[in-house]
Amino acid sequence: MKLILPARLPFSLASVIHSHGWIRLDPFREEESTGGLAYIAQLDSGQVTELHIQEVPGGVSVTFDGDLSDEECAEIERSVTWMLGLDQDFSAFYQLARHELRLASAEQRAQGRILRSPTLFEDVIKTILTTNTLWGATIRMNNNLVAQFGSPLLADPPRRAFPSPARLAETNEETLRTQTRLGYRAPYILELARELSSGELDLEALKTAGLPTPDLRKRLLAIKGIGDYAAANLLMLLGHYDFVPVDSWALKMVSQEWYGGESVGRAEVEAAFEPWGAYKGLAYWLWDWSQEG
DNA sequence: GGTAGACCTGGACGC
DNA sequence: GCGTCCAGGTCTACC
Repeated sequence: MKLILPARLPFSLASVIHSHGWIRLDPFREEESTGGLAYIAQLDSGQVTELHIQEVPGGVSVTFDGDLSDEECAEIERSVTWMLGLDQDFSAFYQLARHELRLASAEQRAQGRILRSPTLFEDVIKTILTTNTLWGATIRMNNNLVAQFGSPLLADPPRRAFPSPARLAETNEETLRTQTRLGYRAPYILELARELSSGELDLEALKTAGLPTPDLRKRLLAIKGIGDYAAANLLMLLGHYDFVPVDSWALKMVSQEWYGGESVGRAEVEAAFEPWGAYKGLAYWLWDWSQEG
């Protein structure tokens, strides 16, 4: 089956795919032969299907196997629209970026959209897996989670969807620590899965709650394992760019760019992007560090 | 509000 | 092959 979904222009699927490292985490996959993106989705009905997404004039096409119901197709449409931010509008940011050499090509490249998972649950877990570790370990932990707890794709069972909260809630901390190799993150992820599974917490509601950034940030910081960096990262995924996700790389780049290599802290990074106001996180994200200032 | 130390893994390095 | 050190954010206890 095939769906055609429109995107607000300018749009570039390649820009979304390469917006950050999510494309390298299961169940995402880059389809290099087509320049497209594949994602193994588990629908609300339980059906597992692989979505193949390619850019077409004015938007994207989404193809998938199986004879799915209208309801399932509508769910795929909602998910892909969210994942790629098809309806996001960056015109105000582009207007500001035109006056900054380091961001001048953002509009031409249609940058701004950041690849998201269909659920905030998946993005929160992936974000926790990026903290206090190296990228290689993030990939390993995430892929272990998918391989051990994800529902299999019928046509290719070794490949799996991202595990649901309910499936993760059934496991235990010891398994997550020793077999999935999550280390000290195991209790955080288990607690989150159990809170979602029991209905105690409705994470997905945060996508559409329309909360102001400080309130949204407070809700994210209440999740164990989410600190300043992770909250800023998730706020960006939710379309709020008021905070810079300050990690060791940000400290290094700001130190080199504005402080002659002298050691800097979080305050200096925030200060460097302060002029960008509500877009400071996005300005940091898209900043072209390779350009001469 | 700020700070120190613990948390855990895997890669790099020296022996 | 083994032991040690280090990088990477967040949490908790303490001041």
